[in-house]
Amino acid sequence: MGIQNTMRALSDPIRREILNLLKKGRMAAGDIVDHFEVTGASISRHLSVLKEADLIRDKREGKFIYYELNASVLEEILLWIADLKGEKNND
Amino acid sequence: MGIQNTMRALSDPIRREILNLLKKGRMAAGDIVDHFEVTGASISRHLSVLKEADLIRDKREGKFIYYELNASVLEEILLWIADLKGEKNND
DNA sequence: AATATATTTAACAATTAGGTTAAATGTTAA
DNA sequence: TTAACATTTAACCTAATTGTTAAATATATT
Repeated sequence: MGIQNTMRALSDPIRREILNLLKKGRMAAGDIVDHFEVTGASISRHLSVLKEADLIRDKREGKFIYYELNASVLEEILLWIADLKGEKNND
Repeated sequence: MGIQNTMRALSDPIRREILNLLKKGRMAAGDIVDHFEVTGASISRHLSVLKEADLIRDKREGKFIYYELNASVLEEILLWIADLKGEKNND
């Protein structure tokens, strides 16, 4: 969904921490909430920002909604940074 | 300065575009301003955010203040992303 | 069907961010 | 020293972000 969405999603420390949690595998929303000191509603909106950026995917299973990391989106950022660092004075 | 400052600095499209301009070499503030449609004051604040994040450095030369890219800070982000993508299910 | 559980959505308040214009600062040149 | 130029800082406004509580939705259980 574009680098803007991705960067914006990554600009919040709670959202970055959520991604870190999901590194180890998928988690239900409630378990994610337990790792933070803000309300479930607040985390829920952070999750929706991450989802909009396609950094996570969700899947309902019964009462629970599981979230999992989709790190592939970060490729675009890696490219952007590589380009920036890459060729200096090359025009 | 921390990953938070860096991510926050990168989350704005104008600031990312400024970094792109500086990729080719250093530029005076006024020349940077000319590339955008917002006021000089606005760009000046963007520059200060980038400077706080240590993504750029400035040097006054007479009337002009030249800005140059400091891409080394991006290393931290590369590491963060690598870590996120890296080892899945490794605990 | 009623209740309990998991999660999201809505409505609102507080804070932060980004833009503008006007004033201030630093430097050069007349 | 005054004027002109380059840039930043201050004051202000509006919009976006983040958090809260309360209500809504979806599912499971009794």
